[in-house]
Amino acid sequence: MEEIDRRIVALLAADGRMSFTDLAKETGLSVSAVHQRVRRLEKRGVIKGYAALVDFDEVGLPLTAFVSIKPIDPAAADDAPDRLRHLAAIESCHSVAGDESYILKVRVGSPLDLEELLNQIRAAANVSTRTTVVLSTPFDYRPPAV
Amino acid sequence: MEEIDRRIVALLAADGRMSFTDLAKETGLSVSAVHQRVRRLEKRGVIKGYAALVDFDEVGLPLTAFVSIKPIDPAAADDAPDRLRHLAAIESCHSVAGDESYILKVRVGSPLDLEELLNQIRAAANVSTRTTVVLSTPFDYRPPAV
DNA sequence: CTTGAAAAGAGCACGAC
DNA sequence: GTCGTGCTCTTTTCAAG
Repeated sequence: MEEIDRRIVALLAADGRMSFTDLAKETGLSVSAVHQRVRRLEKRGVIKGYAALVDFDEVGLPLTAFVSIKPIDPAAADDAPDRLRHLAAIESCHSVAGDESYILKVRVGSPLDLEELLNQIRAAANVSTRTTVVLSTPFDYRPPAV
Repeated sequence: MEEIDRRIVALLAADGRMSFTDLAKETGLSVSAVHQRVRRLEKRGVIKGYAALVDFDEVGLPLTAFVSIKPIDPAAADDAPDRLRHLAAIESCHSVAGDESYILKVRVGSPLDLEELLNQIRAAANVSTRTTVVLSTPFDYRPPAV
């Protein structure tokens, strides 16, 4: 991918609502040239979508945790992501190298909600869990330096 | 926060570029009412910003890892986040309960870049690191179910 | 990639509730 | 205080070169 596309991606990663007019100014291209490039980046999947960044404390989800999971039965088929996708409290699911098989990032409203979620995770995917509670997050969702 | 604001936040979390017109249709409000609510949500910090979601494989950052850090000198002042913020490869920094003090999520181009980054982290914050490499991510950045 | 025009949306003032 | 109307200006989209 070339220089101008990288610039566009970086700008939109930092401000997902930047207008095409501003993108054009920043890149020195015409508005419609920028427009075409953005559409192409979206179509190619370089830009997968746009999101508002939400303050989770303000929307009733003040408790974040990382949940590492390990299958109870190592011989069973590993379809944990499909079994967990319906749980909306799980923000992300990463397959990882190491002792455990996946790391999940979850958002809940209270310790009680976390307890219930962990039970749901264990039941849905037949896994054991190890949970690391987030106390505070100095920074998060920083845009990539493309 | 009340029902309609929650809807607006959820809609924008799922599609950060949704127009005010569409938000108005979805919420049953007028365009200007939606407009005012969004501006208020932004001002109050409920909506912290907007971002394009980028495919990191496509922009030369195919390697993701979680790096847990622990101070070498437990008596030293804990200003790790401030010492690490300048490293653009660190996407997020969470203070956590448990054996280690912070969990970082990092994005780099190659194993060699990861090695260099870990050295920079250790040097900048005087910490030991434990790294868990991400092999694949079944899902990520899912919008909160506000 | 650019230009230029049409369509759609954003921003703002004002009045109604 | 919140919400809706109507106006203007900006942004987005599309077609042609």
